[in-house]
Amino acid sequence: MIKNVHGNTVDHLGEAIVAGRYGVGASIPPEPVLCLELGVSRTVVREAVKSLIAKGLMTTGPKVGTRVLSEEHWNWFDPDVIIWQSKAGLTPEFLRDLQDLRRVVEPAAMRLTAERATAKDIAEIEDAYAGMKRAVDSGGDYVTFDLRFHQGLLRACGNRMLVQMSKALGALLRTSFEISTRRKDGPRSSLPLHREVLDAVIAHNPDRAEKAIRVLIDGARHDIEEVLASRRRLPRLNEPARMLKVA
Amino acid sequence: MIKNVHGNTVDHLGEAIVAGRYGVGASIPPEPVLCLELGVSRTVVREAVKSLIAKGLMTTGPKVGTRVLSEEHWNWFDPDVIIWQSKAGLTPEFLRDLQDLRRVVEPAAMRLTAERATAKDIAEIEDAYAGMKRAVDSGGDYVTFDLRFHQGLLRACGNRMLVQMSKALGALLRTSFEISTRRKDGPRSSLPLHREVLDAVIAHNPDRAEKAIRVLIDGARHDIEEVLASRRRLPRLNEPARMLKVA
DNA sequence: AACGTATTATCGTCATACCATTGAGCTGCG
DNA sequence: CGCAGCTCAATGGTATGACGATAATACGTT
Repeated sequence: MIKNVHGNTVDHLGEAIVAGRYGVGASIPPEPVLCLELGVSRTVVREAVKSLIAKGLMTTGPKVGTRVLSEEHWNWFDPDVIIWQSKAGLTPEFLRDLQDLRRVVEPAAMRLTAERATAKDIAEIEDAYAGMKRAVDSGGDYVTFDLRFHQGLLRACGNRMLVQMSKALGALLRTSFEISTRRKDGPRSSLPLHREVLDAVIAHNPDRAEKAIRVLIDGARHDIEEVLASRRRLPRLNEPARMLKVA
Repeated sequence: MIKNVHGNTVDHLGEAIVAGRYGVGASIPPEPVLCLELGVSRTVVREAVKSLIAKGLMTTGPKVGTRVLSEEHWNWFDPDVIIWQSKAGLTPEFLRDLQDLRRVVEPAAMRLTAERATAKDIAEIEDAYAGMKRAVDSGGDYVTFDLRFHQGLLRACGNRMLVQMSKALGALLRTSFEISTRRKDGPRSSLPLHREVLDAVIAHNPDRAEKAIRVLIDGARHDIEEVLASRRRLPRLNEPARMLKVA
């Protein structure tokens, strides 16, 4: 669990900030106080704060202290920020934003993927698909392969920015898949829909790929809205995949 | 020019990395060496590196040194990363990526903006439009107002992630506008196209807004491709607007 | 030649001291 | 009484030195 002091400190502060423990515009305790609270040296606190500044979460200044910036300043595509938000609780607004984003990005990305996907890309996606099929047939972790399937598709679009987004979308996709998977036979019924997307990509047919992904997204949206309607706040992700955390 | 040691160091290293001075996967000089080269203390070097790590540019480890990560790990939506890339030289690939992104994001965002824009949002955009008109009529900085116009539209979509993207798109938009503006009467002829977008938003008509923005984007794409075809590499932005740099 | 151990380069953490900036409060003059 | 200007102090910014932790490398043993 414990990895290193710096990482833990950044996570601790990042989670606290994203969870709103300090409130936007508020100052967090001065460095010496934080040192005592967290039991680390000032060096660590300062370097952690620098990391958070780099992610757009705060600003500092002599005398003014270290203040939390408003949410519009955060780097919402930073994987860490996404994870912190996921752990803080997936608010309806956050899910709505991500859902919007997914509807904007995935269809367009599928067009690019259909045009540009290489044999290697397709092989990876096929692999993920095989995992999903296996999970349906003989049991297994469907969600993980589902995630891999979609992120593989996004990575294959060949656009660095869209790829970056696929990382950010990871948290939503996982949640989304977990919700959809609860439905009886959800995985089994959505399998052919996934196949259709992949086939369209293999056929290098952008229109077909876009259409196919839209079917999937709309299905997921429906599932999510159903859950959102039933409770005001989703449970935390128990152990969100720490994607891309440097090994 | 000189602001603070930390900021300068981050910029210095960030620019060098993005410009490829070290090469991906390569180690940058050890901390003591960097201290001498940059004439700063180890504290500053370490905090700068931590900032760059937070932006996904590098990893560190005892004995392994500080290594530059591959571009796919970079936080491409970080305003600083975008700025560094702009200063390093706008490569065709970078422009293509951003252009793709623009085509993906702006039309969809315009739909949302048309649905959700508040009176305040619209007032800001009107203000920017007035600036553009003034620039055309009696001379002035057209590009700045053009940028403000588009970013105002993106901000108004009410989605934090898309808003974040508007910051990242800033560099491309500015370049794009500067290129388009070179065309004789470019500004004058595109003014009504901008008006159409704004009117569609005011009318809360998503379809019309999307259509109108597509006309603008396609025009810009044509201009950029023309320039890209004529030279292999665009000149650096002389003094890229340091957007959002904390005051 | 293969494996395990020792070495060592390099980052990670801690502690301390002093500098720089800026907001707030004080002082004194109008 | 009110405002201008000054002083002061709180807080982050920078510098330095020391030691710990880790992992690649080299070496020695089997």
